Amino acid sequence: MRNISDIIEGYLKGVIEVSERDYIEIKRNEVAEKFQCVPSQINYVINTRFTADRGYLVESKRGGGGYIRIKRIRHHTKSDVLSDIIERLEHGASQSMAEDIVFRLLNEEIISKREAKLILSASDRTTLLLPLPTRDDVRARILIAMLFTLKYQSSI
Amino acid sequence: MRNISDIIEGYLKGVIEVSERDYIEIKRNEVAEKFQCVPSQINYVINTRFTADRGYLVESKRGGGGYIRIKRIRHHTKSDVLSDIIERLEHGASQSMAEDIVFRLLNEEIISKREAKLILSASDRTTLLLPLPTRDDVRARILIAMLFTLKYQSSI
DNA sequence: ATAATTAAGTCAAATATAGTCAAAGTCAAT
DNA sequence: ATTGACTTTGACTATATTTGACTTAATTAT
Repeated sequence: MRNISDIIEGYLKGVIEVSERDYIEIKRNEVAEKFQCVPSQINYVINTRFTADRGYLVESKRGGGGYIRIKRIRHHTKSDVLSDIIERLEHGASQSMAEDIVFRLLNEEIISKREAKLILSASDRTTLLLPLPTRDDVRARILIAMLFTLKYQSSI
Repeated sequence: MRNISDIIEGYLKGVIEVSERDYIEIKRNEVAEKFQCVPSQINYVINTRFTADRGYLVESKRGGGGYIRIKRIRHHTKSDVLSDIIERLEHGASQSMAEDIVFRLLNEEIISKREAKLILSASDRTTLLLPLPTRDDVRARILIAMLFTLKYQSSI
């Protein structure tokens, strides 16, 4: 039996998928009602699953006519996706950030499953085995170096 | 009368056997309950019987809706070459060692050119930016981790 | 303007899982 | 009887999810 957060995540992604535009607007209370949960659960889902690292941008408005808008960040080229990620890596990278990023790259078909596994294994905390905050800095440099390689790859 | 660990091992393998997919998801507490043992016994069974060396890959999630997922993996055909290299990496790796290894893997067609570049960029001294001898240890661990994932490729 | 109403946001406690580690127990081979 | 490998157990830790009380912001009504 799956948890409700995963179900709501799947639902929202499905709605984005079939949407004409690349964003959707939801009413927090309606979604909470639909899934029989408290409204703040929707915030939880958004904060843990629709992050910038995973390629989403969220905006909202309170009060009458309020909404939560979830936008899938679309770049024109793969190179742009990589630049975007590299930029956000400049200030260190936790393991979960690395995981989100790799999963996103896989999703956008910028890397293969094998490459995803290579990157994840290289940036795993049990691999680096360094004390914080050094570990997060080294991880960030490793990720940046690899993504740079992907970005400026001479075509074979 | 066999011990409980062997019985649980047999049970889990049976479940994998009859499963449609090549992986299963269990709830640690449920299995512990079924066999009347403490939950950590399940970890013991998994750590001793469902290791990568025996051809399994285990993932898990804590919290509500948590699970333990056990997957079957298959060995890469070039597994022996990789084992060989991994063994020789146990005592640290200089950058030139890393380069030699990557070229050998490329030559033996175990990795692609793109993968070669990824591995080299991750293990470069300007990426790691750590003082010796830490740097060579971290490089070795990174290489080992990456080669390990190549060796045990999930069949999914 | 001000108050009332309608939304969304925050945060921490409660709950639900799984992981770690070391002490204690078991058993077969000296 | 002793040793050593393997197993069992449970206290403690780590992490993810769920829930709800309280806060903040925007709009609407007076």
